[in-house]
Amino acid sequence: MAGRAAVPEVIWSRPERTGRGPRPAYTRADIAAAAVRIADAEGLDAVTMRRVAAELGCGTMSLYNYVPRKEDLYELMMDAASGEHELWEPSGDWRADLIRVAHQTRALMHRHTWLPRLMSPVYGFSPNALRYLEHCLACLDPFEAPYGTKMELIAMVNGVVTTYVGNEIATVERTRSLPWSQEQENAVRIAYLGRQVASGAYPRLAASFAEDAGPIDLEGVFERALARVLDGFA
Amino acid sequence: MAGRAAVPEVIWSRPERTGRGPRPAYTRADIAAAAVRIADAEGLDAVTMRRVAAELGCGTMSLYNYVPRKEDLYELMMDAASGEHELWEPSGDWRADLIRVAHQTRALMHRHTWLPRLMSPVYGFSPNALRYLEHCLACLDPFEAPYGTKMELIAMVNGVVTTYVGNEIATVERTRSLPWSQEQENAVRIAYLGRQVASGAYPRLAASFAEDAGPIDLEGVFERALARVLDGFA
DNA sequence: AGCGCACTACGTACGCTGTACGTAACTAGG
DNA sequence: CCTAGTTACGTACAGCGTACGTAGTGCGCT
Repeated sequence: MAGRAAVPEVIWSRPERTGRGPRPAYTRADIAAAAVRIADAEGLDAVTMRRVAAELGCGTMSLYNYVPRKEDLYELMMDAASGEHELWEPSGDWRADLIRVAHQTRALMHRHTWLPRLMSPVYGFSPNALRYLEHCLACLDPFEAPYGTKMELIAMVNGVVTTYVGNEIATVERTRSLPWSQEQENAVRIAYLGRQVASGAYPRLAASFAEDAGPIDLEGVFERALARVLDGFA
Repeated sequence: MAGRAAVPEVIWSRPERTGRGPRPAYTRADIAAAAVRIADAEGLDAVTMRRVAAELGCGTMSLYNYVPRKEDLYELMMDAASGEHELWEPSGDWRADLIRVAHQTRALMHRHTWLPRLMSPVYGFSPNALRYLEHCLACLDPFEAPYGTKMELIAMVNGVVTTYVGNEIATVERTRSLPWSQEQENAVRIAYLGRQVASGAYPRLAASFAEDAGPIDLEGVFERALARVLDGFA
């Protein structure tokens, strides 16, 4: 009887090492790093139990000693990513600090493009996630409001950043493993969209397309969205 | 040579029926309805090609005549859901209209809890999605701004609604197919979180927990988030 | 009218996934 | 020292998306 748990477990609540038995060959950090390396290089879908085990150099099922379910592997990845947040001494200007946080998160997501897809409140309890949250709260010390409001503000900023960067990435990333290029896909979609719009059924949409346009400034869109969210709280 | 496409295709750009050959047994609407029925009743993960085919009463591979890839099945589902949006004559008060849109979207997502998970700009080109977008633009006719700004506003509102309702649902939905209950899972997580917070490493987080709390008013959180976003644009 | 071809239908099969289970080796605590 | 709890990992299974081949069907063209 190997005693596999029939009760929910947060991976962080079980000790990494109990003392009994042979010394484990890898640490959680090793495993997280391997998974992150794969996801960065080959996309999130390449992160399989077999692939991660191979990357570590052990048998597939050995991984299950460290990580009871695949979801927990994701949790390790998210924690490792959270750990990359640089934390600083708050400046006293909470608005500026929060903008800095958002930009850092955006950069982090561009470095690890699988992050938006995994982002979920479920992973908000890992050690590094808590540290990050505490840091956000520290930045908000000068913001006079109950903690409930501060939490709502942080959630809103994180949500908007995730949504926007997720969209930035999705349109680029989607065709990674497909047999055609990004440009081909876009061309087909735009051609179709043009046909629909030209049908006259969507006059305002047509007007919107006619309006200049020019290349979309992703950075600008992000910046404006962020500013509006912060304005909404002031 | 069955001529399977080696070039990207939006499913909407190929005709539902060409005229040649036997009359297809099902319409796209039939297929979408079957998939939606399954997803509503058993969750999105139960929507497999085999399961949908069985629901329709045909062989698995027959489905591929209608839907070249599983992703296109999702696209049909999203379009069917978009079609449930009720469209009305804009009132002239764009803020009120947008709030009404947001509430309707929220209700839609609570009716089809798989919606937030599938929400992606990729599915923004379906007929019903375009109709919905046109309606949002119509609501914004009284809002004096270039179309680019209107689009950013709509994207922001949709993004916030998706994020918030997604979170509302995720915490409830996650344990659907797990061997333990929602309450058990929450208890374990909260116990763990309490232990972490009590360690003293996260003073502000601890203060936040201490601060009254009371049961969280999800409706209120949603309402406030929405109001703040709209304020940010005014 | 009738030929031919594009289309529908669908069974079989392949490679991949997460992971349950059993076994052998190992080591710290009583 | 013994033994119970670990680690390590090979094998196996159910389920996934879907490539491919074949048989049957009926529209469009000659």
